[in-house]
Amino acid sequence: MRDVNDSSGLGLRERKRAQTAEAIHIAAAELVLENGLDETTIDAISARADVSNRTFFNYFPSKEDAVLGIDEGAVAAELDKVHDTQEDPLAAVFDLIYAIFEASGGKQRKELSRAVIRKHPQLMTRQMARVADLEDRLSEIIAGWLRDDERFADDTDAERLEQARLILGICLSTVRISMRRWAGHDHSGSGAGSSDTPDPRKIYERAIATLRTVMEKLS
Amino acid sequence: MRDVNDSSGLGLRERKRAQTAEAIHIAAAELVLENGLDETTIDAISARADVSNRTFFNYFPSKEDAVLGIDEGAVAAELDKVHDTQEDPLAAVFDLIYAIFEASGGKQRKELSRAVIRKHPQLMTRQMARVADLEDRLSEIIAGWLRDDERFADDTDAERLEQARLILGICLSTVRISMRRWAGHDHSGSGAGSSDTPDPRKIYERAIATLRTVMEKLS
DNA sequence: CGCATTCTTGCACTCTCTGCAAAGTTGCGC
DNA sequence: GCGCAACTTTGCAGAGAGTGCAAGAATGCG
Repeated sequence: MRDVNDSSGLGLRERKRAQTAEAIHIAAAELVLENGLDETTIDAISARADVSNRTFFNYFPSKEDAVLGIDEGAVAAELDKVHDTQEDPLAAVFDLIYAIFEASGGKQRKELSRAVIRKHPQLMTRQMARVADLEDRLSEIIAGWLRDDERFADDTDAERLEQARLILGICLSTVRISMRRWAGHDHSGSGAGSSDTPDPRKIYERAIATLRTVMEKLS
Repeated sequence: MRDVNDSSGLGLRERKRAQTAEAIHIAAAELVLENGLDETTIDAISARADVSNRTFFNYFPSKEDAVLGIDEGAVAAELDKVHDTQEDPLAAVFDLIYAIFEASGGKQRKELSRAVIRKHPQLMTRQMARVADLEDRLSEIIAGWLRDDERFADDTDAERLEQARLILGICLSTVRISMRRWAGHDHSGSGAGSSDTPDPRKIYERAIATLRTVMEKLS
């Protein structure tokens, strides 16, 4: 998909393509904020982004993807630079999910997406389901990590794979719920107003802390 | 989905309605098994079930629901008979999910659904997403249980709700992965073929055991 | 039997999404 | 600059999902 011949930086083509994608995403998010998810048609998004209906589908496979600004290529690229050795599997899985999510994102995007997700939490579930499509690939990566972990050393490959799936699922749930909190967190408060958008890393740290708390209480 | 053969006290109308739902479900599942999920159209399902396209939508809101034979009414009914006091939150949540799943299910249904899920694991994710739609209601129920649990006694209501959401998510992931195993388990063995379908309860017991194992290893 | 309720169905319609082919752009070597 | 190759945009045609409506059929109950 990516062109390999970069003589100096990015060509006009790639820049234009990125611009169009951004325009469609912004249009989609704004319209959904104004009118709601179901009330926003792809025709309307295309019109605001000044492209044809057909071109919309050249950039995003669905309305939801456009609203969230998901860049399939960036996600795939992220998967290819996964590191081999990892200390704590749980932390590593969170890092992985974090990387995938951050893969598609500018700055403006995030504020918009946050507002959109606050208005339509179902999108978050959808987002997770998307990651779940990568379940097989991700699980194998995680299972590979587990092989190097003494606590899973006695298991068979099949057992490790199943446990990897479970760990992935658990981490995804944790992230989703934390994101929900993030989206729902009202930052129009009175306090010092500097950077009131939470640092994404903080969200993940908090997520992993919550998970550990719950796991301890339940064991 | 109500048992078609259970005519106790039900009028002809209700029996016929159950029969039609069953017929549509069977037709959908069989066609998907034969031709695949995307290749099966609602028109084809309707034709095999001998109803009109329009009638299909009187029974199921989507193709996926028909394939899985989901009975929205039965699920809702199940939610209403949730017990108050519960011993172990984790076990209780599994019981709850179990009840919801079993709510829609005849006997024949299960063998079919199993084969279908084996062929199209995405349906399982979809199934879980459906339960996730009940997240708010379920989470509140679970949060109520947590209030009676000493380990969560010091938390605020908001904290308990968030942890309830997380617990629900974790249990759902666990169930999904166990179901995957269940669907994938090859039962074409040599022995007598009657009841080699694993007992659903066993699946849940195994699921909860797997979860505990992983949680212990990760703490 | 007759009336109210419910179920089925056809019809028309919107919306998502895909394939195809024609026309326009861009990049690059010459 | 020229022209070719690659890429992009767009319109068009069409399948498929899903909904609202209203006419007509089946059912149940008094």
